[in-house]
Amino acid sequence: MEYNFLEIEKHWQSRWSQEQTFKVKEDNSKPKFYVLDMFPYPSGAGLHVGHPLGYIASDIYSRYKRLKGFNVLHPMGYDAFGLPAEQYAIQTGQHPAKTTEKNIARYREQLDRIGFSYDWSREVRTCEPEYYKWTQWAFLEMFAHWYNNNTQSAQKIETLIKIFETDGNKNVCAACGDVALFTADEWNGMGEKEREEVLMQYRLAYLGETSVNWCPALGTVLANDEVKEGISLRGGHPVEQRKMKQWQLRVSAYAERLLNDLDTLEWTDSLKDMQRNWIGRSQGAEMIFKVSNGKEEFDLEIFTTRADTIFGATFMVLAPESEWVERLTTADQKAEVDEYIKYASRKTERERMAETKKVTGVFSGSYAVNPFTLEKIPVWISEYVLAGYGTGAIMAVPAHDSRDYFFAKHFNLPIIPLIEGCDISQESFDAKEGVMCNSGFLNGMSVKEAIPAAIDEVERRALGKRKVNFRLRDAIFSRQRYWGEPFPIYYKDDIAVPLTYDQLPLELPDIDKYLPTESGEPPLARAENWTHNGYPLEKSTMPGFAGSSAYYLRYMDPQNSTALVSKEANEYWRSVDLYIGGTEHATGHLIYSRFWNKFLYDTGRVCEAEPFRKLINQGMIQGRSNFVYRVKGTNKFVSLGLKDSYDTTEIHVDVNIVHNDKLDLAAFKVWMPDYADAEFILENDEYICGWAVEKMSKSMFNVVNPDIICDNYGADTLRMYEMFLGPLEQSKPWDTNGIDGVHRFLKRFWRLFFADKTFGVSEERATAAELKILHKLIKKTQEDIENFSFNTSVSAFMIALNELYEVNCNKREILEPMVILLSPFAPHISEELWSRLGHTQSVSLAAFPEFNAEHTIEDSFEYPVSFNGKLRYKLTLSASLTAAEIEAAARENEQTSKYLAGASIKKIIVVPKKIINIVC
RNA sequence: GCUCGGGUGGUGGAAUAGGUAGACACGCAGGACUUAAAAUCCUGUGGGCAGAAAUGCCCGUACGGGUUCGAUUCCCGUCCCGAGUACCA
Repeated sequence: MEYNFLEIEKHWQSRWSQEQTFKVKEDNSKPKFYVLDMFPYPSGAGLHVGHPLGYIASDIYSRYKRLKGFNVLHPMGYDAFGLPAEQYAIQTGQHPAKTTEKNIARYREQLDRIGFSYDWSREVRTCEPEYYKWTQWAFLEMFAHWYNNNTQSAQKIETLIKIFETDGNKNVCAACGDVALFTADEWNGMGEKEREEVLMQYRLAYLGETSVNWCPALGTVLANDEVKEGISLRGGHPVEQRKMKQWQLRVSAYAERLLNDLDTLEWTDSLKDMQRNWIGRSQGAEMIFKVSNGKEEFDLEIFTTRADTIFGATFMVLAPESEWVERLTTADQKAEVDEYIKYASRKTERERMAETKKVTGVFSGSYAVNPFTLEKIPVWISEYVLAGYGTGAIMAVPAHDSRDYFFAKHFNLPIIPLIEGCDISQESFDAKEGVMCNSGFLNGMSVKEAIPAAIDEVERRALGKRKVNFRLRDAIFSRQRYWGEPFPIYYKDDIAVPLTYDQLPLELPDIDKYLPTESGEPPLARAENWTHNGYPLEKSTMPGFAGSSAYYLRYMDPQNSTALVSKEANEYWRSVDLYIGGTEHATGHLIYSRFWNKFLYDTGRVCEAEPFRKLINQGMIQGRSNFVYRVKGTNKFVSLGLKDSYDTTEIHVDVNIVHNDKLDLAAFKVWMPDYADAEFILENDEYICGWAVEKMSKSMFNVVNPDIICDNYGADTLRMYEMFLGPLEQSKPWDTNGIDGVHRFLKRFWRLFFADKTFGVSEERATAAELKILHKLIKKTQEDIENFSFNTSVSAFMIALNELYEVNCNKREILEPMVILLSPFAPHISEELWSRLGHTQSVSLAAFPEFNAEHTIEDSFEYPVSFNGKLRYKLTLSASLTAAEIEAAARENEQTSKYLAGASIKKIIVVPKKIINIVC
C-alpha cells in the first residue's frame, strides 16, 4: 500500500473545510491561546516557498496547543490596501479592488494546499468597508483625544476645553505642538477657527506642517520606515524633503511607555534593541544661551547630553531650516546665508547621505555668550544640525564631539580640550571618561560626576533644566494615493470637521484614473462629488500601516457591527500570545500597532497594554539559483566541473528543471526556444549546474512555488522539510537537495503500519526498550516545540523511526501516540493513519500523550573514564556512585588499571551521566 | 561609525548553567534485490599517521592568547560575514 499523499491530503482538507474543524468560539471552560501570523499583502506573484515558513511554524504550535487542551484562536486575513495594486491600476486601468480580489483567491488556494488550521470564518481584509470602518473610527477617536503627560494617558478633548475655559493652558502638561500661553479669558475670547487651531496642536491625530519624505515618482509622501537610504522601499525611486501640511499621529506622546513596556515582552533582545534605538531616548539638559544680532537680544535654547563640556563650547550651530536663522542673520551676512539655505534645501536626502563627510556651513553674523566662560562665541548655520531633533540648535564642543571637531577644523574655530591628558591633535575625544580640566568648578571631577554636577549648576542659575529627548517622531498619516482608507474628515471654512460615527464607513469612491490630477492633487480629487453636505472631503488616504495596526483585535470579533471588538470577546482573547512574522516590521508595524493598542487601552476599549506578548521572527528564505555555462559564441553548454577549460558565460537556469544540481536536459531544451538544439559537454553522463544564493526573484529563475512541492512530495513533506531546513529564526537559502530525506521519512513511517502489505498494527504489549523509544521522543518533541526548535524535533522523529525499525516494532501501544505526536507537523498523514487505526474522532481531539520519565531513566550507564582529561576507556557503572566505588572499579578493570598502577589519585570528578575524570 | 547577531565536515545543520564534537539529513562510495531502471534495504564517510585486521595514536569548532583536570561553549585581543541604524548633539 503506497503512501498516496495527493489523495490523502485532498481528502482531509475537504473534510476539515466541510466540518469547519478549526472554527473556534469563546469558551470559558478552556484556557485560551492566540496564535497569529503577520497577515500577507496579496501580491500578484502569489506565494513562493519562503512565505509559508512562519505560517507552518505557527500552525505547528497551534495544533500542539490544541492537543494540550487549549482553545486556540488562529486566524488569517489580508493586508489588502497597498501600492502595487495601485501601480498596476495606473498601468492597466483595472480597479485595484478587482486585482486584489483575484490575488486573494490565488493566495487562499495556495494556503489551503498546505493544510493550515486557520479559522477562516474570522478572515479580515483591510480594504473592505466593514473592516476599514474601524480604522476610520480609531482615527476619529485619536482626533478626539489629547495626551495628558501628568496622568500619562490619553483623555477626551472636552476635558481639555474645560481646563482652557477656567484656567487657560498654563497648567496643562500635554504632548503637543508649539502653543503660546493663553489665559482663560483669552481662550473664551477666541473665535471658532482660532480655538480649533489651538486644539489641533493637542489632538493625537492632528493636521500639521512638517518636512516630509516626498517621492515625486510615486506622487506621494512616505513614512521614515518606507524609505531606505533616500530611496523608496517600494519601487526604488529617489525621495526628497518637502514641507507639507499632513495628518499625523502623535506617536511621540507614547515614547516613554513604548520604551518601558518593552521590558514586559517576550521578544528577542535584538528586536527590542531595534525598537529602543528607534525610540532613541536620551537624557540631558535644555540650556539657554543669550544671543545678539547686534540690534536685538534673544534667548536661544539648545539641547545637550554633555552639559559637562560647557566650558569648551566655542561656537553654536543652527539647522538651516531653523526659525532662528532669519532672526540671527545680520545684514552683511544675509546674501551668503541665503545662498547656503538655498543650497541646503535643494539637496535630496540621498545627496546628503552621500556627502556625509563633507563639511559645509556659513556664519550668521550673530554672537552668543557662553554663560559659564562669558566668552563671545559665533553662531553658525550648518546642515549637520537637524531641525527635527532637540531644538534645532546646538552648542558646539569641538574637543569632544567629532562632528563639531570637523566643523571647527574646517572653519578654523577654537578647540579647547576639557579632559586631562586627552589627545585632540587628530580627532576629538568623544568617550565619556577621564578627569575634567579647563572647566572651572568642574575641574578634577570625573566625566560621570561632572555631567550631573553641571546640570545642577545650570538649574541653580536658571540657565536651563533637565530634559529627556526622543528620536521617535510623530507618524505622518496622509498619503496622496487612491488605494487606501479615506479620511472621515471634511473641511468647513478651512476647519477640519470629523464625520460622526454613524456616518462611517466613508467609502472609497470610484474614479476613472488612479493618477494624481494635473494640478498635483491626490487621485481622490478626480472623484465626482467628493464632498459632505457640500463641503470638500479630505483627499488624502491613510497609509499602509493604518489597516494593520489593529487587525489582531478585529479577529477576536470580526463580524461585530457596533464595535471594533466587544468587551466580552476582548476580555476572553485579551492579546496575542504568539506572534510570528518577519523582522522587517520592527520599526514600522510593530511600533504603530503598540501605539494604537496603548491608545485604545487608555480609552478603555482593550484590556491589555501590549498587543503581542511573545514574538518570533522567522528568517527569510533566500533563493538558490542555478547556472549553466555556455561556451562563448556557440550553443554548447559545459558542465560545472569542466567549465574551466572553456571560455564560458554564466547563465541563470530555472531551478525547477534542476534536481540536486543536475540539469534535466530535455526540460532545458523545452524551457527556452533558443536552447532547443543545445549541445552539452557532460561529466559522468550528467550536466552539473553551478549555484549561488541570491534573493528569490523571477529574473533569477529561482522562485519555487509551494504548489510544485505539494504536487511532487505532498504538503506534509513541505511542512516538515521547511522546518528541517534549520533554525526558524535563521535566514537560509531554499535548497531542495535535502527534501528526499524528509519524504523518505514519511514513506517509512507510513510503511510501519503495513506489516504484511495490508494495514495493521500489532496489539502486543510493548517492551521496556520500545517504551523508551517512545518516551524519549515525547520528551524531546515537547521541549522542542516549546522552544520553537522545530528542526531538531523533526530529527527526533527520524531517530525514533530508525530505532523502531531496528527492533522491528509496529505495536499499537507505540505507534498510536507517535501518530498524535507527529500530527502538528504532518497533519494529513496523521489524520489518515488515525482513522485507519479505528478512531472516528480526528487526531486533534485526542489528548497529547504525556511524557513518562520512568521509561527514560536508565539504571546503569557506560561511563567514559578519562585520566587527567585524556579519554581512556569506558566502564559500565550504576547510576549513583561514590568516588571510592569508581576507583575500585577502575583498578579492577583490565584496561584502566595500568593507568592507575602506582599513581596517587588527587581527585575524582564525576559529571552525572556524562564522564568521569580521574586526576592523578 | 555605532548597536546586535554569527563563523563547526563536501552541504544543511546537531551538541553550550564547560564534560565522549560532528546527532539527524543530504551528497558521495561500495554492496544486496532486479533482465534493467525506479523504489527499497545494508555498510562506510572530518583530516592525518601506524596496522592484514580488530584497533591505536595525533590534529581538528575563523585566528592568537587566557582561566580550567577538561573550552565549540567562559574571558581578552584580531580577522571575516550578516542584520539594524545613520550627522539624534
